[in-house]
Amino acid sequence: MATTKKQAILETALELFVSKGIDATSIRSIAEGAETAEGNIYRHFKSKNDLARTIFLNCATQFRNTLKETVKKGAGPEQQIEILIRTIFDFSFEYKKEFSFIMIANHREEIITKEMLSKPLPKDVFAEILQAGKEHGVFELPEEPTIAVAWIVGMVQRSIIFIQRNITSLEPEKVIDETVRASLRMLKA
Amino acid sequence: MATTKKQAILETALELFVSKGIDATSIRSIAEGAETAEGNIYRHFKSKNDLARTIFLNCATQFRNTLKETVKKGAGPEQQIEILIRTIFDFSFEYKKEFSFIMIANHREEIITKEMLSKPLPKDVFAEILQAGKEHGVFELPEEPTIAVAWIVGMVQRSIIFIQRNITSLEPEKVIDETVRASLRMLKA
DNA sequence: ATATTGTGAGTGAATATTCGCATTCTTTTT
DNA sequence: AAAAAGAATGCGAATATTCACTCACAATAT
Repeated sequence: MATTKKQAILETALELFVSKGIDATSIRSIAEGAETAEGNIYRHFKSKNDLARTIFLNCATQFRNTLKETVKKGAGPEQQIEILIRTIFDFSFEYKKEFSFIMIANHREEIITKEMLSKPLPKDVFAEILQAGKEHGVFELPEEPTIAVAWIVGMVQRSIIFIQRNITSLEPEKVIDETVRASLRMLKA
Repeated sequence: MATTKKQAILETALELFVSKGIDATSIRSIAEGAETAEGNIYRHFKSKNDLARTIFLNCATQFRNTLKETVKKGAGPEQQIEILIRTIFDFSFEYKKEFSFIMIANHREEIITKEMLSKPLPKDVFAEILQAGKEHGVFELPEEPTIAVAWIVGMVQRSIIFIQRNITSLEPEKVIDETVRASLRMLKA
């Protein structure tokens, strides 16, 4: 249960944004869910978009911190990539709503403003490891290895969608293992 | 230029849906763009969602046909996967709006109804080739190889986003070549 | 003569945001 | 400690706008 009304607003909005979609979620319905008045939402947030941006930043930061925490445990780039991939899957299962919201918001300019892109984001964690792996000669990558972030993130994200929509009949655990193996085959020199 | 009003409505709607977003696009603005009256849109389409579904089906069919056409030219599974990947990139450059709309609509249940999923979709083209490659022993894949479709499609889709948003500094041609190579490293036995 | 295509004012419902006021919490002054 | 002042938080009715969609009618094609 939320400790403050502001927290209740954030939680309800996240819940509704993910389940109904952002546009289809009215301020009124958020107020109802959070058991507060419409006006109170505007006490805490400039606008509906501002509310969405706040939620995105919360979710992205939480996700990035989770990645940064777990990656410390890895010995070399190879092991670290494995950990990162497993952590994305874990996060998407454990924090379903947060992960979904990041995915949804990513395609919306009103939410992902240009200044938002200058802040530290989850993908940066990947970029560092890949760069290090390339320099150590462990990974075989283009001169500019940013594109490998796209490969890994894309693979994992799509795999999660396939699990969520039951498009694959494989067990989630099996999907994770195979995705890790495939990723390393792809990266290794 | 559109030959009929119906065509003009479809073209304008696609244009606006992609540039402004589906929800932010009003029937009125579509009518204005197509130089027709609001009522006339409802003469041709049951509702706004029906219009969006029609557009999606047009785009997805066009995309699938393009894939099916080009894949014929490939000799074996390996070459065919290369062709498929290159064709996705090409299509996303040549038919920007159509490709974007497929990506946008994919996350919307009102548009992608359950019966829509039973129709032949672009991803099925991939599934066939991957299955064949596995049976010929060319590809090393899990028992149930559908997940490899997620890998390839995810990689390519994310790479396209990285190009569109200038996240990578590599030339598009270079990105395509590297993505093809990485994909084959990932799949090959 | 009939069917198709086109029109735009009109309808009712829903929307984000505002505003004046009420309640509760926090700090300062007696 | 009590009281007073001030700030933050909470409230919901009211506003003006926008929306998808309808309908009675007009133009055009068959």
